Amino acid sequence: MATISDVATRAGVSTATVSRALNGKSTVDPELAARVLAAADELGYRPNGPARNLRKQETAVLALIISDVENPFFTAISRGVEDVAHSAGYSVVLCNSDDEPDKEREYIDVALQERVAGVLLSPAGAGDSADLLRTHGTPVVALDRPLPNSFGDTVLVDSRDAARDAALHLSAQGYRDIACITGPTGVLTADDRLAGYQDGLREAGRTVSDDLVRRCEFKAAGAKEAARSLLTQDPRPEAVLVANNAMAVGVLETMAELGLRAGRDVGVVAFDDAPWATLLDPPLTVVSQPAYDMGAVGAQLLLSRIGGDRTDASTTTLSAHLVTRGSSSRS
Amino acid sequence: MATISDVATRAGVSTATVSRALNGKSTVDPELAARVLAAADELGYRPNGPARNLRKQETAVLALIISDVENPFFTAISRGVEDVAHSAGYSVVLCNSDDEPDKEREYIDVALQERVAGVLLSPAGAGDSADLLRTHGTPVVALDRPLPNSFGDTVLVDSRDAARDAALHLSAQGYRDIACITGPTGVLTADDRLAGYQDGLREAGRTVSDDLVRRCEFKAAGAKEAARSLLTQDPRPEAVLVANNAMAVGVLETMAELGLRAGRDVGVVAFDDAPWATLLDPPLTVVSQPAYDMGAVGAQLLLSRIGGDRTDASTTTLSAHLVTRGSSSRS
DNA sequence: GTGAAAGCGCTAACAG
DNA sequence: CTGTTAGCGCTTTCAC
Repeated sequence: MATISDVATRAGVSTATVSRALNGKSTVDPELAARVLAAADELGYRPNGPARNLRKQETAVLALIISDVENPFFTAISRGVEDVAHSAGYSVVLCNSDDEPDKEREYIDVALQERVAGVLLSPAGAGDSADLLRTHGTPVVALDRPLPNSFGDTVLVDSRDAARDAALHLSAQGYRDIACITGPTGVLTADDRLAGYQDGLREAGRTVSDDLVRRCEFKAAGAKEAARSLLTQDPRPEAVLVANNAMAVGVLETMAELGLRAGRDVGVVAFDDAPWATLLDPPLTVVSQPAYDMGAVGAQLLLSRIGGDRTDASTTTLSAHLVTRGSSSRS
Repeated sequence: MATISDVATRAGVSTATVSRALNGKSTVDPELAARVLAAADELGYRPNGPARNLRKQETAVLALIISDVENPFFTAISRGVEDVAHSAGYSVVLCNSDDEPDKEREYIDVALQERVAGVLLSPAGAGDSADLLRTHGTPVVALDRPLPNSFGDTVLVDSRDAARDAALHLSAQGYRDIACITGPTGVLTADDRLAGYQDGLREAGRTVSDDLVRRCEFKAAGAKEAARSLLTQDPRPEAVLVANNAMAVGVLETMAELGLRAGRDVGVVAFDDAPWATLLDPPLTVVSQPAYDMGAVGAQLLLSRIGGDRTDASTTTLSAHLVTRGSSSRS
């Protein structure tokens, strides 16, 4: 593959001139520049990225560490990140931590080694893997969940308020004994949604009971079980707030198996909107989260840090909103 | 950040020894090796990726260029790729081409520049962007759609057979005037699915008519329109084969608007299974594609090419299978 | 088994 | 405005 000196030779100039011409730095005689461009073109020359990165001591690469690309919520985040990164000339390496601290740590290691310009991280748990980044001075933005000992910027969604709204809504629709299926203890979004749910119940003057709460992984399988244990109780809860999209699938499966209809038999509200939510009968009431925006804002913040902005660590909280549909109404 | 010579100094050895010790190449005196390891650890040393890549003239990075991570089909592919790549010590940079040849080309340029070890590409169209890769000798694997002038390995799904099966199935269920909504002309999977649909109709002894075919982008919006134009005809088609998941959402939306029930009023089969397909009433009959496997197999092939296997370009065809559910049955 | 030294391809002083 | 030169951090001959 052609190198810069091949181009230099062919254009009859020095490598420095080629570099300048190609990078548009300082000024180069138009005629020489043209010769350089021509030579580069003829040779199919492409600057060697690693060499340039080594020399400049920086790369135009961001790492995005999320739990799972197959989760539509993270998928939307990653699209937001990619769009912003790409238009700023950055590439994105995608890492699936599966919410395993070890995997997360491993990826952070790789990111450090490759000297990525910055990292967008949706932290798996209470691990300290992000400390590595701090000690190495790599800019970080936390997405969806804050970093344990917070440094760097954070972009969150106001889950708690949204969950509260959802609980109030269910209550206002006349459902009593409202249950909640949320994620594992220690995962902030899971805890927040639970807290919001409790806020809402209290505000509505309803009793708050742990018997109506289930926790499991943020996946369909666990939620399916949880829903079964919840909905086969006597008396059966009248409604349920589900903490994410994948879980909602599990809950709705259980309901179908038990012959329970959303809305009429059990009021349902789930976090995360999806294209198919309106196709259900009745359509699913959801808490819509601004996932794409979260990615885009996060990438923006990261890029400005990389650009050298030395402001204090910020926390941006985006708000989610309730989208009312048939599954949360008896009629 | 600590460099290799910092480690060397601290361990009282040469940089060569550090390199050897850390990479387990040739043999190093155990005692020295231990000193090196200790020194590296104390310094929090991490080899500089770009420097190593430059020196070795190779990187442990793969590029994955797909049309859109937000499409669950590609999402599954990307997960397959990532899992395989990661366990082989490779990272993956993710690129969304949005099926725009220009964007695809741009990403290929970046890949070349960064000297990625190989590229997994789901080609946007008839563009020649992949020629760049060939001339530069970068290994490529085509995913889901073949490269225009085929070189490198290809992993496909047998869409045509699957579409044929789907059409036969609809016919066997007693639907006449079976329609098809597929993707843009020139996109092989779109054309294949149409051809398979036609195969099936012929085989079932039904007439094949262009009036029952609609083409649009592989997205919900276009399919929604297309379905409307199809289902407001008189006489109305009795069934429809939909060429992907996103489109199915559009079609089902239109059906809901028109008060048409899947199965009873219009038989529906769509490509791509989804967790929510069973939640619909009636559940959606689908052609399930092995997307994850496609990614995994593709990554495997690419890695073995990178490893130096010089076999001829291969084509692997995975098969899709029909999953029969309520939307393709009148009862 | 270990060290010295060259050099991967590029950019950025520094002279001219 | 252009060329010479040094050197980014690493691996890899080549001697010893």
